[in-house]
Amino acid sequence: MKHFTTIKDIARELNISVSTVSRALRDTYDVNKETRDKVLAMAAELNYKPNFNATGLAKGSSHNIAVILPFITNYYFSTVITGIQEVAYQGGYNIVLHVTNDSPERELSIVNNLPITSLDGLLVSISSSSDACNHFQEVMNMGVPVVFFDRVAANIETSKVMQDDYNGAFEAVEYLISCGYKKIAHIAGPEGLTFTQRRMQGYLDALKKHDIPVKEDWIICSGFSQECGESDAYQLLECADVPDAIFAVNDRKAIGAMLTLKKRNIKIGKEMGVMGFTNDPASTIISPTLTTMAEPAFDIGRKSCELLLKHIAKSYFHPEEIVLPGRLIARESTMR
Amino acid sequence: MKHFTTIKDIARELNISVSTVSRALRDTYDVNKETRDKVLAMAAELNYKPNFNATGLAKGSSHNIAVILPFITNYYFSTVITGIQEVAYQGGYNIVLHVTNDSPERELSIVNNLPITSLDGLLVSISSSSDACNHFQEVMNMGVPVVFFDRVAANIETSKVMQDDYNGAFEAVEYLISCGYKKIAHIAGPEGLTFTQRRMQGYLDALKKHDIPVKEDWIICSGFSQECGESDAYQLLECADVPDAIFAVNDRKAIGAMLTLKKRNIKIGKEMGVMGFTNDPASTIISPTLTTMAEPAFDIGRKSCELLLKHIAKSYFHPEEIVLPGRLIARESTMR
DNA sequence: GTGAAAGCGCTAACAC
DNA sequence: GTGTTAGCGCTTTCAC
Repeated sequence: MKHFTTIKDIARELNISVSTVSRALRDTYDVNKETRDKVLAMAAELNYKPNFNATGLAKGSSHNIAVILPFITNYYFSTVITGIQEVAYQGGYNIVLHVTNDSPERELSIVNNLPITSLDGLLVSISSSSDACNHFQEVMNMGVPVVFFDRVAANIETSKVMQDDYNGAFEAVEYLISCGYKKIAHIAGPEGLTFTQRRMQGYLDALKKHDIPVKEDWIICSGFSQECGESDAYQLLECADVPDAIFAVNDRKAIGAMLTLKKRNIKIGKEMGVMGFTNDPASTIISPTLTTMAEPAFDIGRKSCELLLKHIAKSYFHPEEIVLPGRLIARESTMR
Repeated sequence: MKHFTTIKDIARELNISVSTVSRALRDTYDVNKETRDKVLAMAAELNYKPNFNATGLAKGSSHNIAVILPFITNYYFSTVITGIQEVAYQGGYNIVLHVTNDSPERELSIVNNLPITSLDGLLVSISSSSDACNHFQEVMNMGVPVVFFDRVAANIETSKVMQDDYNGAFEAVEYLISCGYKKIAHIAGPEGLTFTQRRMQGYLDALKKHDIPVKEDWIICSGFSQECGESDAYQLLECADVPDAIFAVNDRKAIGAMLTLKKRNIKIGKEMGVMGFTNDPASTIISPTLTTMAEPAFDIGRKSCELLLKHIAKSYFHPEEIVLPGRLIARESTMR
């Protein structure tokens, strides 16, 4: 069982050599049009499917790219993957998915056990606390290109694709200020992640520009989940001086915070402004709807895959860093 | 560049034959313990990584399984994938992701272009209107096992994993009845999809059991999106006799319907009950929170992957149909 | 217990 | 323009 048609079968059937078949199938070199047509016809008739293992082995390249990321069960990442898929599919590449659950150990184990020899490249978004990214450097040293997206490794020189975290945050905070909020807190992501730091910096610089002093108590670093947002908000409400607006590192935390505010019967918008980052569909489901900085998730997926394919195509491709702008979407959570 | 350590390198280094290295590495046949240890040590030292293309070619099996599904950008499917990943990862399998965007053409094209020769099996959830599932039958005929989950192909004999759509719907509708709702509408999914039909049947039978006559106007079939839920609800509100409860085929449609009701200032729960199916996280974000039949998405992923691995392991594995129960979660949208 | 050699399906010189 | 042949890295008889 499980015998597939091979080029040998086609060759035998047509009384020609395998190399001619191979050439005809790939439409390369000069093959007599007649011969090629015959081959193609026979291939179709026998329902020939190329064996990627064999091709990969012979050419030293599979058509697989690995995607390694923390989660897929959220809007942002699943949309990025869809974008990646789109480009990969066009280019005839398969994407092999690896989910780290945001665990550095798991990430390390995945990378170390990667079938690196049958992988043309890697697309990765690192897990929260994997400060040590040597494992990716090693992969690159072996000649397998890596492109980072969203959560990028700061000290590895390769192409990276991300949203404009700094300016997005800056703009977001300026918007809150323009709405009249004066005591703006920031519930941030885990420390150590580049994009988290950038959003933080955008927040800080926006305050600075408008001569608003920074209050340590109003900056809380924790996880990315909705639950973290809820508890961060509780913590803010405990402050001696309670803020009048919250800028969250992402929508899920913003939503968590809103849930807390609603429980405490604090009027969102009027008494306390809330601003997110992502444009998760949930931001239009919650009431009041959430003002947010929309991230170009789909394009980040597309772009990073396009870059990876370029790296794969030419080994000397010069690394590029692409920064995609966000888009502020004003909704009810910042209406006073 | 891009030379990886091969078993040949190890053999040369140790002055033994490649076959011995191969045997030692796989810990099979009788290999002298000493020899094996030496091989293992050398493999580690040279950072040896097996070449899956070569293994696959020689053994006639890769370690890849393809996952084909309509979308990944929603809670249900992304959770299923996470479950699949979990099991695949344990078993040393890679998952190759294919997204059909719920387009039958795309699905067909994906399946026809599948690197079937370097795939050990398929895990699939069919697209809405792919009534013709011959392409999957063909794959199976070629000796590649296929397991369906959630959206299963009715007329293909192989293992299938799904939630208990019929009883879930039945129970959901009985619950609505027990809450005192008497005029229960159903906003359903596209016709022709098995699980949609089953939920519909559960709805019909529950009404029947309680001697509630079925009203054609109160049953609307459309897409799965939130937008469809919104417009379905508008349509229901147009009915001469407006229903007092809506049972939606999934949470997204239920949420869409709620948005419509809110726009029309209809008190959800009190004036009109709403019940969903899935337990999407959004169901706790919306206000009032949404009563729903929780689906065991993660377990569906796990189970279907486990079954597929069994099919792969033995070609004569007898097909199993696994039906996982749901769990009713009562929330505010059904409180009168 | 280990080695030699053939072969998995395909590609790529190298001949002709 | 086409055929011959070696080889990609690994597994697996078949000897010894």
